[in-house]
Amino acid sequence: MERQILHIDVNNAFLSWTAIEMLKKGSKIDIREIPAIIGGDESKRSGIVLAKSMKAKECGVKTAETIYQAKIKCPNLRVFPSDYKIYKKYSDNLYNLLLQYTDKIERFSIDECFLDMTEYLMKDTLYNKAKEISKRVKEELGFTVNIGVANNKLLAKMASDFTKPDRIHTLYKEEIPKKMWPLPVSELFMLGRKTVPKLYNLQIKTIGDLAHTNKTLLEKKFGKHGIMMWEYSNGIDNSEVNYKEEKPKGIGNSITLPQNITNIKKLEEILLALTEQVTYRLRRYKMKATTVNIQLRTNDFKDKTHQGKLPTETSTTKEIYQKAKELLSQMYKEGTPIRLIGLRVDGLIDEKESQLSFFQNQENEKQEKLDKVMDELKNKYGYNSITRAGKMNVGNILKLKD
DNA sequence: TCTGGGGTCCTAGGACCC
DNA sequence: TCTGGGGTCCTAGGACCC
Repeated sequence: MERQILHIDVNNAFLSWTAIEMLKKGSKIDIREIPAIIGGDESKRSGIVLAKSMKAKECGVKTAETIYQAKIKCPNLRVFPSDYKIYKKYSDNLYNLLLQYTDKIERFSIDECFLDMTEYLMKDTLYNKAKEISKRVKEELGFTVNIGVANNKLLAKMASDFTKPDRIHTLYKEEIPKKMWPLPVSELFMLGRKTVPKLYNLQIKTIGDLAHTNKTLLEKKFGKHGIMMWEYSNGIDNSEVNYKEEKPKGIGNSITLPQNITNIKKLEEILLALTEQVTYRLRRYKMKATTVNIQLRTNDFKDKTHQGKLPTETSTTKEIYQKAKELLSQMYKEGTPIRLIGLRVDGLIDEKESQLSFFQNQENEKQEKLDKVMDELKNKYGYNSITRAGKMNVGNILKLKD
């Protein structure tokens, strides 16, 4: 039986949600109606565009470009900071509304969902359901969405991207040649800035060109990725709507430093703050890590990563920080200007599945208890109330100017 | 480029074992 | 041993997504 899939995509999510929040607080202007963006902080060297209003888009402002460039295109551009907490709240509101239609919802990102409506609907009523959802979101939550209607996830996602905002598009199999094939190949999901120029060199310019290219040739040139792009261009995608809550496979934090850092002692202080944050999240998931990974970005935007296995799986700040420091000292040459430092833990396993609990030594147990006490204080009084890194917690690093 | 931060997945090459 | 080939595990780097 053919599946019935919806893809819901919030229009200019960060900007719309910020606009609603501002209006609620008594703002006289709706930033959706003026040239505006949600952006990082240029003074902290993170000045990029995260979301833009339609008016800003009309000026040629693009997501992920620098605020500096956006302002050149659009001199009266207003810039507003992002607030993840607000976005999470609106994302949850949307999710809860959608739950009234099906519980087979995959939260693909903070502002995108896939819905598997197969058991509930026949094709001819799916479009009407999309209309109802769109109307209710607008009336009850105050923002607009694009909805893609199709028989698999890839086509639903492509459809929701067609024309914006506040639109519903279908993309059924018979509509592929007319609606999808004329589009530039760069519009296809999973084709990014590195692959598109290579396809152009092969005279593949539209999604239709790609669909009519020999699959074996693409496999030879691009491996697995080649097969995938051929299938996508032909509208083939058998992946399921993954509606079960998934545990993360890795957890990381990284930070672009307000100024370059050139000595290992300073880097270690920041590494401790990052470790506290990462392991706090790890413990909240009730998971342990087997691998630690350090990322350094130099002045010239070259990234280096270094990873290593932990002696045993763990979630303690101390053990992970120890490993992190060890990796850092192996990869860092004193004096090299560092722009960004990041820490990730990988190879995560459930606490429950950890084989360690029976054989744990006393030192381990002591560390786990210490972390637990700290976590409880953070839960109660806020994350920044207590950190071993002292003033060097990640929130404050951004404020530090020395 | 005045160029974020959070992820996932894939690939190539080296080490090691049989 | 001036040495083959396959499997598995690990690491570094890269591509892509929002």
